[in-house]
Amino acid sequence: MAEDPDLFKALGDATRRTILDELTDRDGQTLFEICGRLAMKHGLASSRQAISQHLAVLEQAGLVHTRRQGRYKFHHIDTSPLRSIVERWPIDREEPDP
Amino acid sequence: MAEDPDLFKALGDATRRTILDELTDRDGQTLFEICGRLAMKHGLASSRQAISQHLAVLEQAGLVHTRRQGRYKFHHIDTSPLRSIVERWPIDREEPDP
DNA sequence: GTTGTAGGCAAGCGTTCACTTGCCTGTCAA
DNA sequence: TTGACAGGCAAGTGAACGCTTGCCTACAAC
Repeated sequence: MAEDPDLFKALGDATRRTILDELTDRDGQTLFEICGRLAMKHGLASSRQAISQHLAVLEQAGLVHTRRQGRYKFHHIDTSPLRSIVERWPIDREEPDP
Repeated sequence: MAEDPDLFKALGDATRRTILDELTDRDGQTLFEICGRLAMKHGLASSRQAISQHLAVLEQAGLVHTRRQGRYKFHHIDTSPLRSIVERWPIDREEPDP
């Protein structure tokens, strides 16, 4: 089996999924960048600490990798863990209308 | 956006993921069949009511469809909702070792 | 050094969630 | 009709989770 509970836990929260959307749109953002853009584009009023905790969960799931540079910490998305999902439950190709 | 929170909520629980594994292995099982086989193969000691509630969540997420026949209710897996995940965050092809 | 910025750590709070318990409905066989 | 079987409904409980609050560390500009 050897499944990864952290992966599904990370995907379980709507704010974390929005963060993945944000990093898909613009990869390598800092914490404050993400906070600002989430408030702008998605109307999310999440605090900095909340986003920070979300990023920690995403990093533990392997969906986000970080890169430190001075006092900045850049966050990069990595979608490869998602492959385990479609490998576990194969998706039927193009289902025709019933 | 139009994401489906129910899908990720359904995938968020380990027992529900095991149920999906079980239905992948043998599709169209009844509630009692699933209970029995989960106890046998996976050592899960979940009660009937617990499994029933899990199946309701999976059905609401569109991952499981049901078919009534007399006093039996057969459960069928449908992995097509999973497609929205890989469409939302495209997966890189075959990452080489760093 | 002092100030401002980027981020981290940890305790507390309220909600959500999985599971149990108990009882009820519907179907089939004897 | 009676009893066994397959499943459903709803309230209650304990744990996990998301978020806040408050304080602290590290780096950079003045």
